[in-house]
Amino acid sequence: MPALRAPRADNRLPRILDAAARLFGGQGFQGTSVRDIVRAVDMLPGSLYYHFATKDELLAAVYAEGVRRISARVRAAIGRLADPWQRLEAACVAHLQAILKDDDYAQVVIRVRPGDAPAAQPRLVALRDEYEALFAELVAHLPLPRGTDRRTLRLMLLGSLNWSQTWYQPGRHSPQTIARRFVALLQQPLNPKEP
Amino acid sequence: MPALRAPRADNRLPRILDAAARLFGGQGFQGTSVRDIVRAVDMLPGSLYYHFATKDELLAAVYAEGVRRISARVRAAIGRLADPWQRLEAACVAHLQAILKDDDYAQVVIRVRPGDAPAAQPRLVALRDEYEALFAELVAHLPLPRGTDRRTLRLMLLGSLNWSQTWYQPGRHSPQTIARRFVALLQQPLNPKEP
DNA sequence: GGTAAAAACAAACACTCGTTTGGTAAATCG
DNA sequence: CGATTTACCAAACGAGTGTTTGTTTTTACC
Repeated sequence: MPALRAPRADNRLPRILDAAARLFGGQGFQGTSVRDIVRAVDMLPGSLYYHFATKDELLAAVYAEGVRRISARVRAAIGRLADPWQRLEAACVAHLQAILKDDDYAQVVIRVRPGDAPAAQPRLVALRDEYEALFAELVAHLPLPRGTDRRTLRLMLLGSLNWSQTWYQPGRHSPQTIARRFVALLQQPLNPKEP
Repeated sequence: MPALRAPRADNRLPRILDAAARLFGGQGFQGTSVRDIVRAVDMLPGSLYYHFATKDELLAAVYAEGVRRISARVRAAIGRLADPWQRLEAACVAHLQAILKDDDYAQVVIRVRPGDAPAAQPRLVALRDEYEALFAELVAHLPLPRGTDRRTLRLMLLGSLNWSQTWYQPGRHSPQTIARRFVALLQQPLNPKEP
């Protein structure tokens, strides 16, 4: 059993992760080369493999950190709110803020398809499922008409939120506004037959 | 001005497009190499460049055909339906069936990000906008409460539909069922304060 | 302060990528 | 039939890919 020692202070691992998160989030996993990442932190390509065995493992690390961060944000946003709809709305706002502008790591979780890194795919899927369970619980506590399909409700809400990554433009409506409008559309009765 | 002649009967261009659509839709644009495509039609890599100047141009052709096909499907599904909500639902069902199972070309339109092919990006964006205008019109004709944000409604609906590509599994609920449930959730009043 | 571990460098490896070039068989059409 | 154009083959190009190996510098710890 080899002796263990604390990591060094000049460790560039955090910077590697930050650069990878920013690049993966911006250009995708397959659109980002190992050299793109190490160039951003002024390292040589081979040096990355002291920290990670493969590029897929690097993605797994970024992805896991992304889930950790976005989960923390959402939990903090929910805080001690009591009303189920208020809790859901707060969660959606936090989710959208994270994946649209505030957190590069969180962006990766939404942008990168697990299938892009076959070696890490099962882990990435498990991480995403773990995160979405948070929303499943929020939806589970909503007071809804009998027979409402809560699973479909969750998929619809998260789907519309996540897809906003493809059309969102920083100049226009804020993530907060967008999230609130989505939730409002769900609450409002749109059917003219029973207004 | 050079003489023009009809294409030859043994032209393999259609097969190239089919293979590209299937592969781009399944593994993404950056995840598919030119060699992957030509292998599927038993050609040599260089031969593809008789038909297309670049890989990006090939994507543009597939993408355009995808928009053409999915538009045709949706228009056919709407048919002569009169009721605005019925029209919207029929459009959503057709849209989802196309992008989830029935049409490889349509899958590409949803799966591939225009930014993946910088040289073709403006065209791809224009094509997608053109298609989404179809839904904008459907939403415009819905009888809704005053002040309802129709743009947000369209983005929410299309977003949840498109995102289903990431979690859809052929064995479970059909695209038709999923689409109908999404539309139903929008119509139903979920807010307990005014049931 | 000596030493072992940590964290990088330097240089390559084998391979794949999109693409180009020159030549050739075959189908079309007058 | 003959000329022209279509549609491809054959072979390579240069650049970029993820990764490995051996060596060196720097830090943490006793």
